[in-house]
Amino acid sequence: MKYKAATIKDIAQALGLSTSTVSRALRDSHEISAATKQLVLDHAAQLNYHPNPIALSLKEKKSRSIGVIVSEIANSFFSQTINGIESVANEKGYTVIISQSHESFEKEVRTLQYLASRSIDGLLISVSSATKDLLPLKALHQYGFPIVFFDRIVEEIATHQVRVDNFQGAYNATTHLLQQGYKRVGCITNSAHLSITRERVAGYVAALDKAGIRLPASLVKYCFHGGMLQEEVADAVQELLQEKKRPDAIFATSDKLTTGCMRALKKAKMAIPEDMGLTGFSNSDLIELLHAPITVVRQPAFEMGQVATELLLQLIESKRPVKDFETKVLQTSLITPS
Amino acid sequence: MKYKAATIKDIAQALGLSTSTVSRALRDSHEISAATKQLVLDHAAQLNYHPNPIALSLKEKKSRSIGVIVSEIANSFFSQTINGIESVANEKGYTVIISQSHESFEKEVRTLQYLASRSIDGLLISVSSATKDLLPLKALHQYGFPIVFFDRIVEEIATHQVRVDNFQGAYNATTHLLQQGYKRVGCITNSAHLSITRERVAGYVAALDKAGIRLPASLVKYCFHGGMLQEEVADAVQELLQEKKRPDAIFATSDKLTTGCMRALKKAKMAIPEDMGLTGFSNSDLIELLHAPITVVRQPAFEMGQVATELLLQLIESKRPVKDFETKVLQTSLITPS
DNA sequence: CTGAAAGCGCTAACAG
DNA sequence: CTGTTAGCGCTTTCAG
Repeated sequence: MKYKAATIKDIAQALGLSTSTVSRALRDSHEISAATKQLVLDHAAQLNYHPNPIALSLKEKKSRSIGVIVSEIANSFFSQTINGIESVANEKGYTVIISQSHESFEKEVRTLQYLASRSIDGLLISVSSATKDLLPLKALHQYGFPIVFFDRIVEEIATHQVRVDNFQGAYNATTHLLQQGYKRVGCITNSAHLSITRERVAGYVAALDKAGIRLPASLVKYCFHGGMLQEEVADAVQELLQEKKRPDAIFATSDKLTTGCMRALKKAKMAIPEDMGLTGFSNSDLIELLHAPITVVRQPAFEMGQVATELLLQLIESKRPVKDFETKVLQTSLITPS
Repeated sequence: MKYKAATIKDIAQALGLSTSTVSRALRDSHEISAATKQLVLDHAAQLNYHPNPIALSLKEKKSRSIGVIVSEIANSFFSQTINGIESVANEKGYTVIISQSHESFEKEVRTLQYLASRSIDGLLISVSSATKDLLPLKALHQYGFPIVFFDRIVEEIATHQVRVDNFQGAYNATTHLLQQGYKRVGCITNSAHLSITRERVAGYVAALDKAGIRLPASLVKYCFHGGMLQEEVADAVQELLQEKKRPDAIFATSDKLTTGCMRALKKAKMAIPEDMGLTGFSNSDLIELLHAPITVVRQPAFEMGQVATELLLQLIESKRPVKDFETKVLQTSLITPS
């Protein structure tokens, strides 16, 4: 399949001008006569001329595109974040290239490598739950490549970060369960080395502490694949149910985990909230339609995407190396069923 | 922010070779001595050399990237389709650039224009519910630009298409409601000029016919924004409820509409399935967790993405203009709550 | 006001 | 086996 798009050369030849004159006329340079400009513009329109962005990129050494790596776009939180990213990026004339790690470290590295090969100007990333080796990311960063972390942060790499107040969100959710009268709140959470896991578990523990409740560490179950595999969540729930002193409620720290718990509890014929309390992080818009309308911690996902993108573009367009990095912390909200 | 990536020139200079020799060595050409190859390869690795894809694109006149336009990635059906697209595209070395029309014609045209400006090699599109003017798409197509339609087809444009058997899916869903004992099945559907709307409504009508049921056309309500605005769906449901002879069940023709109906019915305090039956198209994985576990028509979204991408790449990589276009029709399945 | 020439990074004839 | 040259589409000095 072949089709030939019009180039500056085509216009130049048709009009008996030089390519430089045409180029200047198109960019409305002051050193071109009004007559010539009009001539060029008319002919360009007629040929449906559009500058070749690839040629531009090669010349300018930037592609005006940014990469985004998330674990899964089929996740309300991330798809909402991407909407925020897109809104800012497009407005500033940038294309967004989305990639999914599917919580796989290998896939993440592969994507990273592809993107790193100079076809994008910067990267927004929420690392996968399987990310253990930071070398690939660090290499990119030391290289001077603009990176902004959002949601799942890598603290070891000094750059802008955007996240929510995970500690507070978890604290509120746990406290909410305690206020409902639950005494033994278990926790089902993500891979242990994720920043969000550490922060949310800390918030959960703090809320218990504050209420004067001491629980064994075994009530916190870690899901290495972040709930990508329902089996993993089901196992975690089963383990909780088999504790000597079984918990009476569960706090789940992510979207997939929250719905995963619900699924597992349903299968185990445990009614929510009677047999087991449940609350968790979730940005799904279907929450209010679930069979057990649970309370959830909602993140300002769209805004998060916007803020992260603004920071990234700022990094990309900065003339001199940026030294002062910002950490933006947004607030979560606790949504109770109406 | 600046960082300089290694180029072939850098390697050439460091090794006292010409750029062409280096280029050939890197591509493992047979006309280069083993010694030189090794030298070049080693140095390239040391410099962390990666070919500049932009320069390659300029040369080869193709970017090895494809564009995808859907209404919303925050829609289970589309995010699953995109996973399918990605799996095939990445395997073949293509990058996927995703854009959302948000069911807006203007946004769709803007995106189309951007993509059309030669930075992608082909396009996969499910048109927005607001698409009325086909000119922009037609122009692209006549230009010889590879396009494959999936889900929401534009029949006027002759190219490959991938869709499900919408008629049969709708027929099955409606029949299911009738078998449950419902007599007056209303229908809430998308914008009237979408292919999926026509086909699904036809299936719905056929099922009623087959059962010997005649219902007024007013029982079919069209949502121009495809359920992007909950208000629109709520209005449609209200209108159905205010019909002289109110329907006893609703068939909704898309993901957003199905959950939208559920939301509206809940607000109207109508219980499903007692006060009102409900079934519809949906690929959400949360269906089984909803307060009323409804029966849904599920599409093989992942497979659809795969098939569409294979067809597109075939179109892109074909040497001669393709004349014979295929229409792949996949089957839906009716999922009943367990 | 306009043109010629160089160069962004890479490949591919065409010469040695 | 290796180097020279030209060119992909565009911008930008540098000369008229």
